[in-house]
Amino acid sequence: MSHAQRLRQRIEDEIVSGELALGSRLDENQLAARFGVSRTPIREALLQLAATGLVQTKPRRGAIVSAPEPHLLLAMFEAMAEIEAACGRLAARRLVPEDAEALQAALAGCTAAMAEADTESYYAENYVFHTVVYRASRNAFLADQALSLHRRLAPYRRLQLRVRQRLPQSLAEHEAIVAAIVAGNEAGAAEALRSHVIVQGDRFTDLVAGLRASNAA
Amino acid sequence: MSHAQRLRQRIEDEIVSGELALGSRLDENQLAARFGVSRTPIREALLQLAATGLVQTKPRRGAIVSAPEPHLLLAMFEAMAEIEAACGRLAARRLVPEDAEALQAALAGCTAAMAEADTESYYAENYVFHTVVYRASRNAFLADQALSLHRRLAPYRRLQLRVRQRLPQSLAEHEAIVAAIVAGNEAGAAEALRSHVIVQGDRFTDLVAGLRASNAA
DNA sequence: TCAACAGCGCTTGTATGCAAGAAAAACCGT
DNA sequence: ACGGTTTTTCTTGCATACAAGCGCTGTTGA
Repeated sequence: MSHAQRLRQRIEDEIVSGELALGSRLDENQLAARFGVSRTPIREALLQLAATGLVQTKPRRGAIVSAPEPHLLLAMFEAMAEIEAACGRLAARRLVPEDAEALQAALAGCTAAMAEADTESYYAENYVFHTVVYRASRNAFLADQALSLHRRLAPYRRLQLRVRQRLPQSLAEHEAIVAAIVAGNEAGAAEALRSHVIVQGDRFTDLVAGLRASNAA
Repeated sequence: MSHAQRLRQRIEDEIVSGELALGSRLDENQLAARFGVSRTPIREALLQLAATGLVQTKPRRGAIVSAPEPHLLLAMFEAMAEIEAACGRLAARRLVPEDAEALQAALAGCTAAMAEADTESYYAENYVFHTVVYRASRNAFLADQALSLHRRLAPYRRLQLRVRQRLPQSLAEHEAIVAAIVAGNEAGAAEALRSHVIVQGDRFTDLVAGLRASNAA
């Protein structure tokens, strides 16, 4: 793989994991020096990230890590909810034993992390769980889109899980999702995933509050 | 706007409109000579198109216009159907008079093009119609995703409309979609759009047949 | 005659150099 | 002293130069 591709992954990981703060500036010279390459592959990496929406570029003013306005963020979560609902619907219709086992295993992972009250670990298991649902849709393109959007929203999801009592609720919702998919209940699976992902009411308030706190830091 | 951005749009348009055939090679030197710029902005444009999936790049082997396998193409249409269904659901829930008027106007445009049996014109009006539905979802992000995917599938949609008797059927489906949205029937609007967009049964056969014909040419 | 290998050429990938534009700092006038 | 303007500097955006793979072709051997 080329330098540019490696750098793209590396920078993407740093954004998703939160090492690079939202809104922070991505200086080409600085990144080039840090990774020991010239500006060219850095530029190529940043342009690709810009095309996927993870960073924003203003002409002649460089790139910053995307920090969408709350209303757009809400729209992104709504879109995520719809896409995950679609994955759930398809998964419920097409479930094969292999995917059923994967779902149960992912659910068990979440349960274990929850039992230890380990937020970081739950965060990781939650990621696995959703990935399994995407794959169970047996639609490679939709699964890809879902995963890409999931990663893009990862920094905010991390904020959300900090809210007290969100973990047990999240786990209960996961159980309902698996139950619906395994039962072949298309509408139920879609609705369970939609309401699991969507951000509204108290959760929206929590999210915005978390954003402000993280911006202030 | 920068050269690279202009070139990206230009090349994207040529792909979407079919001027650049599916699978054709995109030689950097050739494009640079054609547009009178150096390879640098061409590369940047191609990389951005690669990130959105419109072109594929193999390391050390340049870029070609994406020509997905039939099974992936089918998955893309399925994903498109789900996303459009989501737009329709949200539109039915949120419809404002302004969007209602836009929908009726777009429908009238389709009817007019249909009356003149002008495939090219219907193709254009069809694009407008779907765009209006996306916007009526009042979710800027989802609308963006939908539009981007729509453009990516444009070359294949063009093939589809060539099938005899597809135009009147398409128009009838548009009417049902508008009726459901205006009536505030969320489930109905979603289902109408899903079945309008999805490719299955005879339509899948037609699509694959069209692909083969266009590849042979 | 066919297959395999080596050399060559062409293309991509990266580095560097240069110009234009925007932010920041300094200077001048009031 | 403060506001506006100018200049300076720093960054991006493009061009050019260079290096490194991969494919192709020509040749050679069986």
